[in-house]
Amino acid sequence: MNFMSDADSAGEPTGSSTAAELAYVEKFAVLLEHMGLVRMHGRVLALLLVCEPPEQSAPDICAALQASKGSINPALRTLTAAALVEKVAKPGHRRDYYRIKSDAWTQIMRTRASRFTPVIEAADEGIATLADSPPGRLDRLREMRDFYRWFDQELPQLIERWEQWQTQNRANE
Amino acid sequence: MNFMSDADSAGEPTGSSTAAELAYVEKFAVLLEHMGLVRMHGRVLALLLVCEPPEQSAPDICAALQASKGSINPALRTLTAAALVEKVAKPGHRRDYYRIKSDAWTQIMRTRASRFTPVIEAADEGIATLADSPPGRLDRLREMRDFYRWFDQELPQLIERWEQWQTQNRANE
DNA sequence: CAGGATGTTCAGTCGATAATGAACTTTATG
DNA sequence: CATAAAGTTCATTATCGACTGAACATCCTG
Repeated sequence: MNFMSDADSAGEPTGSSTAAELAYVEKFAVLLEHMGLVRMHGRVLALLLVCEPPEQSAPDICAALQASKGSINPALRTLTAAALVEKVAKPGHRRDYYRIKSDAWTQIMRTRASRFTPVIEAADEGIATLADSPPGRLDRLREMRDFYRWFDQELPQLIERWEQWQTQNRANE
Repeated sequence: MNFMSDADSAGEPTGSSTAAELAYVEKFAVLLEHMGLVRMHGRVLALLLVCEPPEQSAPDICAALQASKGSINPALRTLTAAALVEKVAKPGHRRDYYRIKSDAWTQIMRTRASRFTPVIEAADEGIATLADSPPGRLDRLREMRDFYRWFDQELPQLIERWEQWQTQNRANE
């Protein structure tokens, strides 16, 4: 609650803490944008990462980010569809609340990896088409395909290793 | 040589093979664009992936992609700086030739991983700033930071494993 | 040394994309 | 049942970045 500008006071936010936090959210959003998320998705995710409490309603987010419903709503829809954010119901109050999922970051990684699949397929196609070409030409395609194929296979195992290590450590806590 | 339109013949390319190959390059370029490369970089890299011979001059590439020098030149500069493409000298003919590097794909992976470093740093900063906050709030930041920190550490080892496996298999060939 | 081709740089144009804000639908609550 | 808040959708606007094409610099070749 303390995040939003319910107090429509000055142009400059009143609480110093709030101002600093918003600047931090903005900074983080830029980093997420550089990681491939679209701008508004980065902003929302950054906010949900540091907000208190963790659950925020769409109007809350609109107010905090000073953005319109028309931009927040599709962003929340996409983030939810991508399994980075989840809808949670709160007993008493408004309708929909959103919260960042704890496995959002591994999920982003998995999604990024899935982008390689079409590349592998396209390479296979090219290799088939150019079957009767100079060997060097095919080698370039094969080299690429083999790497991504291998990576596509290894990454899930890597993430799984993280999750196991993670749960073990949480148990020790 | 067979790729470029030295013969400024018809609007539709003459050789059916060439037309198909250019279409393939364009398709591949889209995939690379989806993987995060800017459009023209994707096009150039896709061309260099399948062209014959592997070395192409800047004018060759301009002709093949039907793009201007002003766009190809910076693209080649960036791709070279990113170590995805290398300049090679050819004894007799023109000045600069470009060739895709064999480790381009692992290099892309490494570069992408390096984008996580600022995120880790920003998370550290946030954790320090919010030191006296509800524990759940810090947990969200810590969870993310720990994952990326761990991933940043594991990825180079993963790639190294690939390179070893690669060279071993090449020896067996 | 001169001509021509290659490489480099940059301002202007164009297209794409995301955010807005209003119109509309749905759902709680008094 | 009525009212108001929340959610959804969409046409319009604004902003950003890439591509062009021309002007300039540099380097081979005859």
